[in-house]
Amino acid sequence: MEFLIPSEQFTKIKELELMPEKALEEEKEEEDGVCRVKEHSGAGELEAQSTHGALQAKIPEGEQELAPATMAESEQLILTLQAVHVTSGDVEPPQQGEVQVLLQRASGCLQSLVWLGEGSPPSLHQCVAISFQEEVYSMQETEVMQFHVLQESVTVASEDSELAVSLAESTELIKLEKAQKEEQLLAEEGVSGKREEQFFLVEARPGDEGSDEIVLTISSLNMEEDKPVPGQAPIEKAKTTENQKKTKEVKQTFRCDACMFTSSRISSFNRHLKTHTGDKPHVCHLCLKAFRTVTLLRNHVNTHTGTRPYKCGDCDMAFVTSGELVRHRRYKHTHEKPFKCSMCTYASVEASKLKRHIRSHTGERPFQCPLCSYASKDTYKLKRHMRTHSGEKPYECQVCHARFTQSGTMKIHVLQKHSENLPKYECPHCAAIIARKSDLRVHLRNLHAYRAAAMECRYCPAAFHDRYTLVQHQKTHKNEKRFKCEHCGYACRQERHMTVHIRTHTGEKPFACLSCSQCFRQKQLLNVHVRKCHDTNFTPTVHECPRCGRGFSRWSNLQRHAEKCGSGQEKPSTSKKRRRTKKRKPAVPKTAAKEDEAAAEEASLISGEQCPGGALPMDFGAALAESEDLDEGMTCEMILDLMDK
DNA sequence: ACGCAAATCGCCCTCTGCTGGGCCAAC
DNA sequence: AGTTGGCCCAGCAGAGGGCGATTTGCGT
Repeated sequence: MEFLIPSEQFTKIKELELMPEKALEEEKEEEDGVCRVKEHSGAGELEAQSTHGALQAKIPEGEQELAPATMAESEQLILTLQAVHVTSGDVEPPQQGEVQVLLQRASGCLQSLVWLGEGSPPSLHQCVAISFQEEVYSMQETEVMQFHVLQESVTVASEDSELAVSLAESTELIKLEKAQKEEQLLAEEGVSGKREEQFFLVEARPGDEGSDEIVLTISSLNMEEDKPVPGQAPIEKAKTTENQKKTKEVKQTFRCDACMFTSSRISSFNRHLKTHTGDKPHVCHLCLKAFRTVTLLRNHVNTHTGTRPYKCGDCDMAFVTSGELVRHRRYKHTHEKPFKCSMCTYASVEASKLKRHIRSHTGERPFQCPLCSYASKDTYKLKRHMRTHSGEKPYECQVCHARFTQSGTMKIHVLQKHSENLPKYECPHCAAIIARKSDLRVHLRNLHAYRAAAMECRYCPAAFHDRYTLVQHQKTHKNEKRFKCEHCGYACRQERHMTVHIRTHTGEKPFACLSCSQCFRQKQLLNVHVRKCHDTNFTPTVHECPRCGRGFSRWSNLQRHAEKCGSGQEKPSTSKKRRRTKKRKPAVPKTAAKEDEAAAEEASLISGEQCPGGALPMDFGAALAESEDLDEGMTCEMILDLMDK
């Protein structure tokens, strides 16, 4: 199918691997080096490697992307592009340095490919024509592909142009740069095809109206076999452009009907067929397990006998096959990692590991949980995940028999619960000791992480960008007498204390006695007054000097007397002579405690601690004068003592 | 067809990090 | 007594290492 759109220049895109949604038969044909797209069976994914070894992309089923591609504006210019996955719903205008391609399909066939690229280089045309093999893509109705222009002005090697000779005279084919590291390329592509590379071929030819037309063809190019292999019959011929020469070569391919396997050798093909028939004539005499080949049986028997002919020279390990030894040595000794990720610094010993790693870039999750929406990137994670549905807990602690879904969880459990040498993690900022590294991380995040919005101290205007410093700062306010009287040197911790204190300056006396209309600044003073003057049951406590027998109404007076008398009287915890006119409430945990606290706080208001000089303010009030026990010279302790009565 | 080596598949493992519930002490 | 926040803990997923077993390409 071709859509020819006039263009001044031609464009070519290298297509490294395509994975159609449906299994396609491999139909390789050669026509002047142009082959049909090779289709690979597998997990329905496409992973590709740019020719410059710098890019790769994948094409999941149903949302194909063009692989990192190379586009040439002319013979002397190749633009190296990176495919960017977009869905039809989130197409955005291309940015500078991006080229956007719209692919449309109708009736399963690719209908058009259009550059939408506003950000494309000025010399690029807005539209190109394309010729795809219809069965190559299983596309969405409309797909947009975006490419980052990563490289341009790459001069095409002169010898590459020879490849275009066999095309139509007006057709120009530019061979893309060969893969820099074929092994890596193959690993990332997941293909094993030797030198066969697949391209978007671009052909330019005179259009009907004098301007050039360009045609893109997804094709495979066999770089080794410039000449056809004699004696092989063609299976199918390439259909690239009608202007191409129809030089068809003969090449026989044996195709498996049961799977996608093909082989050019009958022997390989026959051997492959045995994988489907289940024909396993070679039986292990030790375990009766059957194998297809003698080699497989021999390797198997070696596992019984312990015969491992390939011994590692650097350790005690030995292996059945040489390949295993090579791999082992790479893992353990040489650390050679030939499979390198082109997107990051990751490198691996095995191609399959690189393939798995690439999924962390692409986000591909081929393994779908049948019971929930979870999908994993490899089979083991899915299997592990399935335990969350089955409830299986295969790992048991040998000490307490607790069971766990993962071995690592059990290991941590044993370490934390049954080990004496617990690892501890110390916070570098506050010396906190935390058992788990992950919890230390949480600690650091919660307490020591910098926060852009400064947090204000609740007591002062100070602000801090981390919670730890804030909390430490706020603790400094804990015993601080933050409330300072502006009329004298008095200071206190609570605002309500200051309120009462201020009355000593204003003369305000809001507490009036209902019996005699006498007013007081503090409720406690009113209570003392009421008990003393209006309560008929009131009996004052008498503190008696044990030496001379003299009685005192206040404990402090007795103390003062005792210093002179020399008795050294200690304050009794509960004076037997003390008589309470009112029993205290039992110590109810909350309310009583709070009332006591309130009383204590009010009392503390006039305690020596808060009253400068340890004495009450001079104008303590006439109420004191009215009382036999109260006077303006009373110390705080005296009043406390009085209140206790 | 055989045999070797490379490629590939598959499984299991460890390490790591995040999350949420329970517990507890401070507020 | 209720709230808040830190710590402990198990659950769970991401990423990667390692190796056994099988399949495939290809020389003989």
